[in-house]
Amino acid sequence: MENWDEVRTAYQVARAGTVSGAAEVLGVHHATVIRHIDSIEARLGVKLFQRHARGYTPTEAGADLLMVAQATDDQFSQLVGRLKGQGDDVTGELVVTSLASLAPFMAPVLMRFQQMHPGLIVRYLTGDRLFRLEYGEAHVAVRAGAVPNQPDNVVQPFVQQRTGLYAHKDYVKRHGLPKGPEDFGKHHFVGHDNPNARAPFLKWLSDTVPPEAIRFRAIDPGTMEQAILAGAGIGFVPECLVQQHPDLVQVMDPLPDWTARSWLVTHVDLHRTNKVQSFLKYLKESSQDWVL
Amino acid sequence: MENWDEVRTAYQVARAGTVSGAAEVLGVHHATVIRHIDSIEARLGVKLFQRHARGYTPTEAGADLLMVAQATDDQFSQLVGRLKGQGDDVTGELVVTSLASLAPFMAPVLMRFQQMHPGLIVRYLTGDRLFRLEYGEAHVAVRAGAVPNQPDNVVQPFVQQRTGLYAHKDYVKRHGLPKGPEDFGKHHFVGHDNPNARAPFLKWLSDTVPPEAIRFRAIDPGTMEQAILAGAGIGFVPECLVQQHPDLVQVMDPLPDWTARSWLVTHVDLHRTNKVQSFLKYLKESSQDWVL
DNA sequence: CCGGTTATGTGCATTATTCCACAGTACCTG
DNA sequence: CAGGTACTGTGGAATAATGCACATAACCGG
Repeated sequence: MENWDEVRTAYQVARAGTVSGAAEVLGVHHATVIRHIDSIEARLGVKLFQRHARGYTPTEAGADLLMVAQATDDQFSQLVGRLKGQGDDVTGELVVTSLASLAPFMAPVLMRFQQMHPGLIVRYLTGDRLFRLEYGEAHVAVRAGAVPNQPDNVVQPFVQQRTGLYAHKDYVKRHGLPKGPEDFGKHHFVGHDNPNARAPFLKWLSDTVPPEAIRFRAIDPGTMEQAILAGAGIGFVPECLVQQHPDLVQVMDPLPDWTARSWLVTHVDLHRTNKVQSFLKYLKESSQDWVL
Repeated sequence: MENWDEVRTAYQVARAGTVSGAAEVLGVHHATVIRHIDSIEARLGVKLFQRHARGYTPTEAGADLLMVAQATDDQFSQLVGRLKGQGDDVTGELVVTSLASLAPFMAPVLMRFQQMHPGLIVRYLTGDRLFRLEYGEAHVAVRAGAVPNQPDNVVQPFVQQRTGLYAHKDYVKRHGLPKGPEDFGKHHFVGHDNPNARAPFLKWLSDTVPPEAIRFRAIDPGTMEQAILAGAGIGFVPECLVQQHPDLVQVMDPLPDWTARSWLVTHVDLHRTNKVQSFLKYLKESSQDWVL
């Protein structure tokens, strides 16, 4: 059964009993209706209607089609109702992705947002892999670094995570603090294993500090933090974590460039939906209280 | 939801995941598919797919539509199966109409035909009203009189019911038999109340016999027969009934014109269906044995 | 019996739809 | 990194669908 429109036409004819009545309901010319009926009957090889001067009377085949098409019409109507309302209510899945380092902040927000919307299922994806909005893998993404400029992505600025250069007091006790860049070669640094890392402060590190001074290298930010706390050397620690570790000593005043900016990114197709808008609004409100 | 074809297109896109794949399945150009999707999304005001270079990924709305359209596609497929097979098997209703006088012959045939086809429901309509084939009121009609020449009706000759002019022997005892037409005025006749009755022998009666001689008039053929058997006068009795009533005496040799011809009539749309053809075949076979 | 109304059905002009060809982009593979 | 592949997207030509006008037939009411 190809050409569902002809089924719909036949359905209306069976309902109305006349070609003219069906044409009026369908908003087309009655000649069109006649041709649709002729076409579908020819294709099926079955007479759906008996034609007479007072209208079209459904045969048994036509009555059968009427039943099926009636059900179809109902289901389509319900579907339209759901689809139209779908943009308005916050339900189904909400898929959010971010860097793993933001999980301590994001998770409580997501939990409360889920509690505010009982019908909602929250999927919070973190990982090395970049979850792609254009493939429908996520509704909202938190991206760090330069301004994302993918086509079809709606970008707005999110939190800024200040980062400073710190060392554990045990390290300072042993090595002292560098007076200036000229002392960097005589110190131990904790850095990223990948010299091409994208974070601005890591670029600063590889540009400013001699490679041989970076004695401890790791991939995971959490690991680097542990190394610094263990006194392995001087390294970058987010300001928010510094407050939890009073044993950390600031090595030098932070450069503005070190501040990691992050961005809220949504796909243009989903950005205007109420579900995404509600979450973005709540997320931005909540992030006001974050201490970064 | 108008335009069911676009639903079908969207359904195939959701299934295939690509516009090109859907276009191939649908047998249309991929540009057509793109425009259908754009059209239905614009109409609904909801994005059904997220577009990317590798294809179209359904949104939640698109996934919802996929479910509904999947069900619709299944139902339509089943419908087509039923409709195509419908012309071939003998099932559903078989509506037959005839003069009430043929009921003693038709009823046994219909009963046996119903027994031969367990799925069949027989509706045998008799009555004064003319059941109209073109309105779908009956599949097969037995019509008497002149050849029906309605358009869209398929006509074939059926049984001929010979009729003779008889009187009860008690009447003959009292009044004797007319020697010829000149005696008709002195006799009592049983005729139809309507002088314009269509049956040829009734026309002969009103043309040949003076009106005042038709002393007993009725509308129902069965009533007329009862009157003749009661000795009310001379009248027409079908030959088949004469054999059951030995007390009837033939008044004059039957004229060829008196033979009532009957016709099997079907609507052209239904005539070629197996159900109607099977019944016509069985009816014509059975009628060979009828004694009329 | 006879207009008036309501239907279906058909040729022709118009409109909308579809197809075609080509451009552009992302992704994969050697 | 370059070539190949598979996909989307778009402007203009070809085609199919639609609308229109008119003919025709049946029925209804007076």
